[in-house]
Amino acid sequence: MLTISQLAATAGVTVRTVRHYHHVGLLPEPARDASGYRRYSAQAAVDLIRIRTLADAGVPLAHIDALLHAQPTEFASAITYIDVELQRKIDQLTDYRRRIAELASGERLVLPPEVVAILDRMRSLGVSERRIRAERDSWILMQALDSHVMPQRIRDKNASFDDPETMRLYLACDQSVDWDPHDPRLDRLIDDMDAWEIKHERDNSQPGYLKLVVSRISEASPAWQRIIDALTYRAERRRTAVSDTEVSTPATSDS
Amino acid sequence: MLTISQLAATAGVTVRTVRHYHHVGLLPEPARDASGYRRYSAQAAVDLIRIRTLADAGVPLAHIDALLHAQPTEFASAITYIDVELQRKIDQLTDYRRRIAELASGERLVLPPEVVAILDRMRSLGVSERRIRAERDSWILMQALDSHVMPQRIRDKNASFDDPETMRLYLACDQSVDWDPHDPRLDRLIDDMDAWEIKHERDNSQPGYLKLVVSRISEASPAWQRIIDALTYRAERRRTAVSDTEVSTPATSDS
DNA sequence: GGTTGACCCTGACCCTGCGTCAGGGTTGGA
DNA sequence: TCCAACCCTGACGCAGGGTCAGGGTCAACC
Repeated sequence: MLTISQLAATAGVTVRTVRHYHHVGLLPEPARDASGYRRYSAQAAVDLIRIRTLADAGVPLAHIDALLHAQPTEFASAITYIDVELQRKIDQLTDYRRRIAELASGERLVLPPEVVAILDRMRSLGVSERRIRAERDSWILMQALDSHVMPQRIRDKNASFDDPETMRLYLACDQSVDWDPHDPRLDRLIDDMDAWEIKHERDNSQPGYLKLVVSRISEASPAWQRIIDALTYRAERRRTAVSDTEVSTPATSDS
Repeated sequence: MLTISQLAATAGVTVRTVRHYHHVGLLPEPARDASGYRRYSAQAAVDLIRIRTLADAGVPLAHIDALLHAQPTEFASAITYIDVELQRKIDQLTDYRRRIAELASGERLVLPPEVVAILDRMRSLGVSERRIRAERDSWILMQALDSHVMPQRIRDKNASFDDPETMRLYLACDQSVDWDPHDPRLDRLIDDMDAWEIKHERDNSQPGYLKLVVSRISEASPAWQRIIDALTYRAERRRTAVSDTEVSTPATSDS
């Protein structure tokens, strides 16, 4: 006959675990000897090891008792289920290993690979990290709020990166963020961007595309604020001129 | 800006989980809007996903904060450690799958393969299940109490199964368990066993080997009780006779 | 402007599967 | 006789949330 610690050692568990199984009624309390110690038979070792085998496989203790007393058919199907679950866990852990390896680079976990590719492309084109982070954040918000527009946006973005003039302006904007608002280079940039807007007004559903590109963090940059103001003013002037000749609708002027 | 449920959905966790991470200080509390709702930035989504990536990999929440703010070198070595642990878990689960498959047959999990082979051999020789269970239990107790004698016992057991006469007596004993104590077949069996004992007295360290074989559950079987009594009596008589001629030591007689 | 259903808030208790501590009694070998 | 190594009961603690109670908000529709 075995003491509780001998039984526990045989099954590879702690004494506390054995007592816990008694407490929850999973393993029957054995007879006690004269001093009140529990004394176990060899059958108890068999039972305990069967219990541990199921518990190790992830079966909740509350289900094990019923399982061990089930009919062979039910038992077999339960075992099959447990095995499938184990395999699923193995696959999950394998996936977690992959994700852990990607932890070093921030966005790779959060965004789909196409967007990560766009961000990588921006990096290789020399776009500043600040701008890239802003871009990343806007993709994350887009994904959380209306993820269905993402495929179209991804196509648009790639298309604009394929156009050299768009790309040149994009990079110039990126670099201009810290310029003085009176920097003469800014005047040339505004002229070029306005020309771009005129050229693309037809095929772009919403006008002011380039304006949108820089608007998100414009409040932090006086130079960008000037770009937006200037482009808005010119676009308004153009629209007013067109309206005057067509339907005569006055437009609100914003300095 | 995201609400708590939008953030949670983005990271694939529950709202409760996000609040729990605030509670334990793992994710900083964001600013609230006018009605007291939490409002999250895209950066919060990045942070939360990085937290979940580590938590899914089994890192305790209490360690994650330090990990995310660690130096690149420490971070890298921690990641390596986590990855090793994950692989260890995968291997364990794979082993549990194997064990689960063996659950159907009781002793295979508990005893070393050599002993399982012995029990299988007994089964194929036609030994009763009752006797096999008794044998199994004695092996389990032996393993728990002095496992170092097992290799020798395994060799002994296999050797005795290789001897046809021993095997015949063993099987006869097994079958006699339910016989009437006055069954005439029992007399012949006792004669044969006594002859076996005499023949093996030299090379067997302790005498009464066959007696031991049946003694363990003898109290439950009148037939076996008779076998033991008879063999004991005859052995005593032999020992007394030898003693008388050699050193003249009287032996205690136990009827 | 009233209702409805989906969200949001805090605070509290509940769950599993044991670990661990307290405060004692027992056993077995030196 | 003493000591370490066991054994007993009972109780609280822990991670990582789930769930319920009891309320406030928001947005859309009628």
